[in-house]
Parts: sequence; structure tokens; C-alpha cells
Amino acid sequence: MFSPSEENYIKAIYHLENISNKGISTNAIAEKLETKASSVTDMIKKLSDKKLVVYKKYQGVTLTDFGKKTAANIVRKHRLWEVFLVEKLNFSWDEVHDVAEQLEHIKSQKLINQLDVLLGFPTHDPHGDPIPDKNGNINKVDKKILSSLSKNESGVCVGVKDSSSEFLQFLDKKNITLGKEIKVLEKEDFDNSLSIEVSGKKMSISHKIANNLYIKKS
Amino acid sequence: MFSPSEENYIKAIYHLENISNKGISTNAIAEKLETKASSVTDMIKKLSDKKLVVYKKYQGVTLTDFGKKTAANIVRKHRLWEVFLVEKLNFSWDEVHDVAEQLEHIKSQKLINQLDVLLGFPTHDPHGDPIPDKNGNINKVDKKILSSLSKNESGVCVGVKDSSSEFLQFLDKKNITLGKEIKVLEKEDFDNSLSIEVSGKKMSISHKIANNLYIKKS
DNA sequence: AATAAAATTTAGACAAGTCTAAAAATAGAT
DNA sequence: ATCTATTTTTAGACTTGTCTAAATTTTATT
Repeated sequence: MFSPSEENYIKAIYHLENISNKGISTNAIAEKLETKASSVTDMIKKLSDKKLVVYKKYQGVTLTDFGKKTAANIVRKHRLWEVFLVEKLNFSWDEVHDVAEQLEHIKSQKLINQLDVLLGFPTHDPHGDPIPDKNGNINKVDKKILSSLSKNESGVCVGVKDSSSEFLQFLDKKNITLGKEIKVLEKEDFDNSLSIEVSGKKMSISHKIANNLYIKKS
Repeated sequence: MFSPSEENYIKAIYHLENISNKGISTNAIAEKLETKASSVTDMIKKLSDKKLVVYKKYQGVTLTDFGKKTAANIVRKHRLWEVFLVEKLNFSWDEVHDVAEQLEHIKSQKLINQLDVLLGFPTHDPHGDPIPDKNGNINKVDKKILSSLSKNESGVCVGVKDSSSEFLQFLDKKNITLGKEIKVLEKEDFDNSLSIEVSGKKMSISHKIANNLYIKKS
């Protein structure tokens, strides 16, 4: 089928498309994959030959329907493996990414189907991101960035934008986890920091933190 | 650490050493990995540079202690994954090999430790092969090839030599599985076929079959 | 609209892993 | 012990994926 490297490019383009709507630039892909623009150009040509992306020189790329489906499948695998690691192997949510990054390239339809069964058909990964179904369809929840809430608004934490170990460990320390109710008590104008209440506890969090937490308004 | 390709060579040499005791020839490795002798020579040099094997031109290779430990670890991962696939994901014993072949190259010590826990510290894989412990030590059982038993001797099926899908499916069809008691009723001289009894059922099996079944005498 | 800056592509190189064909070394047979 | 057959290694080439440096195209600025 596709090489791990090809799959990584497809996935990167897929993620970038979910943010921007426009054609994805060579540089954006290079940055995401921490590689050089020239390498991206080379790979894009290959993906284009394989009908995964539409590519016009200097115009960036967009995924074809086939490309989208392929990407969603890789994301599905990645997120199912993350659930497996947390639920069955006692990984914490900040440890799963690198391993899932490897596991997502394993080739076996049966493996992924059965994993889905074992895990009880989960709909979201440990970071709150939705798991695409077998057809690549994704259940988009309407969630808001915490920093966009106004004073006295509240909601449930349903996801993280940044899922780096550092950020997730910080959240653990503050006792902020998926499913927790968060209420905005105060918004400070001078540094955009927030005063919030979580599980009856008041705390202050910086704009950077508030900008990386997804909330579903209640 | 090591590339999947390097790991495959190490594993192949390890398996060959478990049969032959002597230095492993370039051709033997090439045949095992279905590759060309020239490719083997190239890789052997690399493995030698990395202190995994001892190599003298034209003299074949042997694993160093480090090589052996590395190999045992790969085998450990392979076999633990096989148990996982059968026990947790409902794979049958003839379906696990190719997937385990991929999974064994995943890099994560925690993953494999936790998998071991999840599976309850299994000692044998679905084909009856022993799973090396964390230090690479293996629990060798003294097992015999079924075809070496004499008339009226019996024992328990504890493993298979050939673990190809075809052979395993054949065994399924004949209802021969690990743990089954097998008694030799008759040995035919002219074709070396055996008349055996399994679970109260009499059947005749060819020499080829009897040559690929391991028995622990009871 | 011209030009400077930024983005993108091309050209050529390199590493890993593989192959074919030819050369060299070893083993086997008489 | 010599000659032949087999095994092994070398030399050179190819593929995938990457890189640097240079060339080209697009974009932004004035």
C-alpha cells in the first residue's frame, strides 16, 4: 500500500486541511513534518502520481477524496491505538503519542477491526479527539477554545489543542482532565490570563493555556 | 536503535543458530530472508560494525552476547504480540505471524512490559514456542518430534516446527491443537506414516506432518 | 509596474538497502 | 594435489527518502 513516510505526509496534509480550508503550502507541510521544503516537493509529486493529492506547481496541494479517506484511516488507527495504550496498557495521556505514531503504520485490517471491538468502539481518543469511523467519517463536536469564553460562562473540557507531553503533564498537575467542568470567573485584560474554577477549586491560568483547551458549552 | 531490516537479520541468525550450533552461512541467511547472498554480505558487515555479530570473510557469522540478547528481545516481542492477537483480538494461530512480524519492530520498552502484564506473563506463544524473559533467557522444554516416538508411546502436543498457515489450518481440521494428548498406534515402514489417536479419535498422518509436531512425553 | 522578499522547485548529492554480474575464495571429488 | 563446483564477496547500479544550494516563480511593497 503506502510507505510510512507517505502516510505521514498524507496525515500531515489532512490535519492542515482541517484548520485552513485552502490549499496546503509546501512550507506548512515542511514545518509540520520538520523536514525541508524540497523534500516535500519531491514527496508531493509521488502522492500526486498515486492520486492522493491534487497538485499544481507553486499552488500547494489538496487531498483527493481517496486521499481524505486514506488519511482518515491512518488517523483512526492512531487514535484507536492511543485508546488502547491508555485503557489497556496503563499509559498516561502524555505518553501515547510517539508509540501510536509507530503503531498507526501497521498493516492489517483485521487488527484494527478487532482492536475497535476490544476497546468497545470508542468515539474519542485520550485527548478528546474524535475517532473516524471505518468509512472515514468523523463526528465533529462543536467545541470552543476556553479563551473565547466570557466571564461567568462555563462548560466541560472536551479536548486539547496542544497535546505535547509538557502541556498534558501541566494539566494533570492542575487536575484538569477531560470531562471536568470549567467556569470562567474572571478575564484579566492586561495579560489575557483567566481565573477559573475547576472541581470547586479556583485557579489562574495563562492565555497560552486557555488557548489550548477545548470546551463544550453547557 | 536498529532498523527493522537489521532486526530481521539478527532474528534470522538467532533462529539459525538455534538449529545448527556452527557459524551461520551467508547462503543460509539469504534463504531464510528470501534475499540475495550479496545483500546478506552487505548487512553482515554493518551488523559486525555494530558488534552484533562476529564476522570473518567467507567464514559465516555468529551472534555476540549482545547480538543474542538483542535477538531474544525481538523474539520476545514477536511472541508476546502473537499471544495478544490470539488472546485479545481473536486471531487464529495461523493468522498471527505476518502481523507480529510488523509489530515486533515497534520501539517502546513500556509497551512491551505492559503487554506482558496485560497477557498475564505468558510463557509460550500460540504455536507453543517459549517466550524469552526480559533478560533474553529462554525456558527450553525437552520436546520430541512426533515422528521420533515409537509405537505405543504417547505425549502432549506442545509445539509446531512449521508454523505456516497451511500447516496450522491442516492441524485445525484434524483437531490437533496444543495440549492435546497424542498416542502412536502404529508406524508404517513403507511410507513412514503414523497411525495416531487424538481425543479418542484414530487417524493416519503422513511423515511430513509427524515431522513438524513437537511432543512432550508423558 | 518594478523590484525586493519569500516561497517553491530543480539539480545534484548522499545513505540505506537491495539487486545483477563478475571476481575471488573455499570445499569436494577424483 | 589438482581441478571443478559451490559459496561468498566485490563492484557498480537502482530505489526511496532525504538534504543543500541554486534557480525559478509568486507575493508583497512601494
